[in-house]
Amino acid sequence: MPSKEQEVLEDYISKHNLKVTRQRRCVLKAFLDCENHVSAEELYHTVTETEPKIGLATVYRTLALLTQSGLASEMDFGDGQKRYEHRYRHKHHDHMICTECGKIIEFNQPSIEKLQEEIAAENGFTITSHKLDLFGNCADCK
Amino acid sequence: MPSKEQEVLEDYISKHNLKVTRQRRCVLKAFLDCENHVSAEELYHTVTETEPKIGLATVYRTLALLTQSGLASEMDFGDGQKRYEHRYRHKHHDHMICTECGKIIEFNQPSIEKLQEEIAAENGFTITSHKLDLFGNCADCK
DNA sequence: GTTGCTGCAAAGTGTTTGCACCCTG
DNA sequence: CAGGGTGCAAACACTTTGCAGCAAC
Repeated sequence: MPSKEQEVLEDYISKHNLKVTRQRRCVLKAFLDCENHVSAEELYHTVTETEPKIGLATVYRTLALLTQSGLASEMDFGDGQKRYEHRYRHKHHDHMICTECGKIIEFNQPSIEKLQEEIAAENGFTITSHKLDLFGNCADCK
Repeated sequence: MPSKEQEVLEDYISKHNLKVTRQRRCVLKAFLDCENHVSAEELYHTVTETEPKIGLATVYRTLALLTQSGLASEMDFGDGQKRYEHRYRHKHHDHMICTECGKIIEFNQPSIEKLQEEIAAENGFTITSHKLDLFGNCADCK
């Protein structure tokens, strides 16, 4: 039984005259199994376990495809590489990033989002997306 | 008469057994004259006007020095290059970035910061810095 | 005159692209 | 069997580093 995500991807693929390949299935599967906020390199290493001949370029290309089809979002935590987040059944949230151990805590605070809208409106600005990252130390790294 | 920033830099330099050079003075001056959120490349072009032989590497090295001495902060707006912001007499603020024309509106909303602290505390997290970017369209780009 | 600084070019990092061959539809 | 996909290597953009000569203290 295909996962909901697999359906979403294959829908997108057929709507755009693209093709379902073994590699794309593998990358999707690995992406879904991976913890959130994978980098391309990390995902590449996971994928090579089941698909040893795959190229890093294919992983990048497939991640772009996942992003376009709405399954992934690109994140940038300022560590020099893009990270990819599960998007499909993952509501929007913000991040606390522990600069000691790298742990990422996700949170959601509707009152903050409301204030953002207010201040944007005061400036005649229309928000299409936003990004709030808190850097510091988690409970284990004090 | 040296600017306050020049004093800060030269203090830092003498405290660390470093040296004041013509190039460092030039980069600092250009940085202070530049609009906020310069990239290294942009600053390099400005500096070459008064210091044609300077190397890009020196600009990078000096920007690192400005960052360490507290005069600049590194920013990343996800456009693939670091940008540097005046820090010394520039209070903390967040950004609205127009994805159409690139305009950056700075804002400050203390109630948002207060909510951030609350939610961090609930998670046992201590904030050392944060970053809030709103992406969308400014009043001119609707 | 010692030690740090500079300019240059080369190396690094993460990501993208060109191309000949391969595989899906 | 046509057209997109793949792996590989080369190209990229931005940044950092190694080194021989230079300049500040």
